[in-house]
Amino acid sequence: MAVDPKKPVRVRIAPSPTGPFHIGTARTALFNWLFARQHQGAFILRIEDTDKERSKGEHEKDILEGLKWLGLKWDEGPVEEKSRISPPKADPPRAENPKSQKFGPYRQSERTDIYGKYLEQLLAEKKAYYCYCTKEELDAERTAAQKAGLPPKYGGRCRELGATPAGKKPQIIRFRVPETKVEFDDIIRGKVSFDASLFGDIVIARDLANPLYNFAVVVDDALMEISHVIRGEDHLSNTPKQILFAQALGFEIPAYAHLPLILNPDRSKMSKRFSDTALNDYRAKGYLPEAIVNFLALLGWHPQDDRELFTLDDLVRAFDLSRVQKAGAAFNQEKLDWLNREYIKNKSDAEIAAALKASVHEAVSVDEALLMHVISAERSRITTFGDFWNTAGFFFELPQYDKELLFWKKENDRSKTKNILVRCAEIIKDEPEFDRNAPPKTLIDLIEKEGRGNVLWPLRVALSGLAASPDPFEILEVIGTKEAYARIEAAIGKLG
RNA sequence: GGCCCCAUCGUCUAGUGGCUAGGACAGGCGGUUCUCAUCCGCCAAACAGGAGUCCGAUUCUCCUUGGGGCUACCA
Repeated sequence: MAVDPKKPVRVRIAPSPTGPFHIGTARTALFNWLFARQHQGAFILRIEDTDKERSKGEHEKDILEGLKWLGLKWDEGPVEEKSRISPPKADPPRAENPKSQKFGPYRQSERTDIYGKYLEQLLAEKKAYYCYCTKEELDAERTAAQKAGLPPKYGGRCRELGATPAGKKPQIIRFRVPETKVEFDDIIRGKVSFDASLFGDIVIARDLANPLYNFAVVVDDALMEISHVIRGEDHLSNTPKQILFAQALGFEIPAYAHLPLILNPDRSKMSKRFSDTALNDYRAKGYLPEAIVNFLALLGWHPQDDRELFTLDDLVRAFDLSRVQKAGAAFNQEKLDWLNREYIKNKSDAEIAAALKASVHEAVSVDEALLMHVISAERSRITTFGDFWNTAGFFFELPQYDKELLFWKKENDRSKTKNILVRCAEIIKDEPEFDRNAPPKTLIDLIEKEGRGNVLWPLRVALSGLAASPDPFEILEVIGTKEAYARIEAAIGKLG
């Protein structure tokens, strides 16, 4: 029903490069991409950079990289020439996998001629007109209307002007809004209707070369033959305006689906005040793209059964746009963390090592073999790759700790603990290496004689410096008996 | 203020005109364990309120309340 079998499915993600790639935009991209894949359609990336002041090349780059990182490739676009990369700094040549992205994005800034043409058409047909009112005049009008409790719409002073009034300059181009109701069928929300007479004549461009968002979108969606506009709910009230423009231009109206917004814990629109909003922040912290994808998919959508874990391929099979929730969804960091742990579980140690190294900004030189051992010891404790270095750092360097930590129970006094550690040191000293599955008999005897906690606790603390860590045998095996001996000696030293 | 959208455990959500309203995360308790994590078992936790329709509403309708979005020469 949502899909006309005769019409190819073509969807787009249309981010504006005025800030870092937003996690909400990433979700919109995901849903679009899934919908395209399900219907053998095309997923298009269009950079909406009509706002020249606020659009930045670095943000565009961030968007492109974010999409690639998530595995959401777009299907068409201009073929990028090398010279197009705006900063002259040449990209480091790297072996690109042949399946990698070969298209650049469409950019609205490169399509101004096209918009100008349609602007002229509307002007010629008297469906749009030049407005000579200054910003100051309009501001005054708006505040007055608002004060009177009326919709803050443009009064239409320049609407019927034949020629340029003497001494005035055209300020903007307005669309002549007809007095009608605009109704459309939203795939997620059902029938939605607006009263266009409340809009006033909408500004569609500063001049022929500078169209505004609402207008450029309509032209692009029509020219790119977008079949389904899937976007955030914040665009719901733009939709009737865009439908009006499309009708005036004789364009076909696409199907619409407005996704619920991602919310802060206080249920306002997600913002930096409560959590990181940039996709890149999560990438930098060491979240896996598959965890992010899975998490985002579950924010506003859910299958009919109780499954929670989905790969991108699973999602292509299971996702259903019409099952998307209407209500906004609060961003839930704990669930993301859980998902990330789940995906880490499925990774091999080698994969974790690779991700770990990638998550570190500065070059960290660690012993490769040691790192692999540490990963196998710590992998069940890691939530993100970023926090690996905090929880597992003690393997590489013993942290400072208080000597009180060495006492298992309060009644275990200094001499008893010290005595046990001295015995441990003696046992370790002559062992060339330690196999946790075959510990020295002398150590087993000691544990049996003194009690597990009495030996294992101080030993573990001596080795890790922490109240919580992997067990001492495991640490012993990873760091080796030589380092272990030194650490136990240090603990004995602390006890005086 | 105006317009529009929304409403099931704390959170993400499943679900039905009649169910002990299900799952997951988080939380609590217990087991395993020297500690933490993992793992296993258990527990607690929701249909916003009021009318109406109906033999019967969490489910359908309306109202209220609450929340959100938009209200730019931003997107």
